[in-house]
Amino acid sequence: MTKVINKLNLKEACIHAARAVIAEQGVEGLSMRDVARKLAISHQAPYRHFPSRNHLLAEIMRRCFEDFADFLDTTSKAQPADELGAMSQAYMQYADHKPLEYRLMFGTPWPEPADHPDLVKHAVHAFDLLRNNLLIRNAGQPDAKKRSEFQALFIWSSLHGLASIKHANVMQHLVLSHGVENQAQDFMLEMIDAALVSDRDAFFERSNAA
Amino acid sequence: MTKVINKLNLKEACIHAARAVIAEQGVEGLSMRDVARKLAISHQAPYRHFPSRNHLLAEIMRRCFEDFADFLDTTSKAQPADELGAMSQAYMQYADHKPLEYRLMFGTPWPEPADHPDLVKHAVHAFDLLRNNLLIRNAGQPDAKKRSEFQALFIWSSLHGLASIKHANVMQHLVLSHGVENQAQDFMLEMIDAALVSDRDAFFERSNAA
DNA sequence: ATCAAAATGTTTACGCTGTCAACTATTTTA
DNA sequence: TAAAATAGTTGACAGCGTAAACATTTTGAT
Repeated sequence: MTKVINKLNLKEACIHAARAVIAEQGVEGLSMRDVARKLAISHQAPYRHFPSRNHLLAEIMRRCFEDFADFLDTTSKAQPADELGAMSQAYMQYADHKPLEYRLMFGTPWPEPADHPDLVKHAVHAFDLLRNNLLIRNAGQPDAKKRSEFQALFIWSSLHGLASIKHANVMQHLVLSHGVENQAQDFMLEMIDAALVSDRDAFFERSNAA
Repeated sequence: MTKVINKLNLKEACIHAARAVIAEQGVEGLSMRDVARKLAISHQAPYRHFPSRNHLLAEIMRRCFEDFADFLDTTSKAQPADELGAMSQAYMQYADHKPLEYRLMFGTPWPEPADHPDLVKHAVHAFDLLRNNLLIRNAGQPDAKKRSEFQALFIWSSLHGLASIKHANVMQHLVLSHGVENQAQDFMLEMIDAALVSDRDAFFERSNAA
């Protein structure tokens, strides 16, 4: 089965094999030679399709962002009553269910962006889903664009912060009260909501003055 | 000068040299052999003081957490009127001014916690500063302990999320409106405040019922 | 159909890494 | 002072990314 993929399209096979290695050993454990071994080809063959390990990694990351954005988009659109809340939940759900992919996108040192413009493009697109959602929500308000960007950064920061703390498995060392670890996410989402509905007009006026 | 440190205490010298390498090449670029070269000793000498590269790294991380907690503590206590706000600002300030240390603590895959209990202890202590601060603030409220933990996780997540987004240098690709990147942190701190003063009693009641 | 060019894959080689093992020199202790 | 612990050196090994040279296969133009 792997052989079929192999012969037909070694590039795809490399990506497939690389993701398998990442699943087994983590990103740090991924080596080009692992990929080659897994496909029973010479250790240099992958270099015909990826100029470097970083390029292979960047392509995988790019696809992750594609999947991720798709998931955010379809999940939120399926809940028209509260698209924004649904998107936040989808964000955390993705981080939970696809920890390797999430870690790859947001927890791995990025390769030089200039060398991987497509990666950047797809990552920005994921952010734009959030930004655009807020833009609609803020329609009619003064400085709708700015508001949306501030809010998007706030939401993204909060969600990413919690996801990354979860992934670090550090909560278990904090000796938290019963239920706190499990309910932290729900609390977070409520806090984000509460912050969003609060009146920040004064801030935006000050911001424009600056 | 390095030589003096060297002869007197090679262990300290290794840590010193390792931090220099990290400053030059990043954590990923740190090698035991770099450390040895920098001190003009054999490539195995550092192993007399650190069982492995991870142990050296863990010791550096531990000290970073120590510094970090100290900074949070003294900075916040210097502003008795708003200890919590001061601590949040101190958090972001530390992330800004000591990006390498921050990255080391929060952006690097941690070594196996079981092998480095002291690292965990110091990291938890930093979190406890935040938790205790909130505990005082919540004194008198029902479920003060739980409230404080939920809130501490929320604040930590938000701050860490923003800090980590800043460190990823990704904002420059988002084509944000003028001023947004620079003011994102102030906005964030306002949002955290707004969320904290919001009434979440219903949540805590539900939490206890669960 | 032929033949040059491009693509794909292999082999070999280099310098780098972490770390194990054996050896030596120094310092501490009994 | 002899023995033991400590500190440092040298050499080796397997693994890594990847450059270079080579062989083969596929493709495109005549």
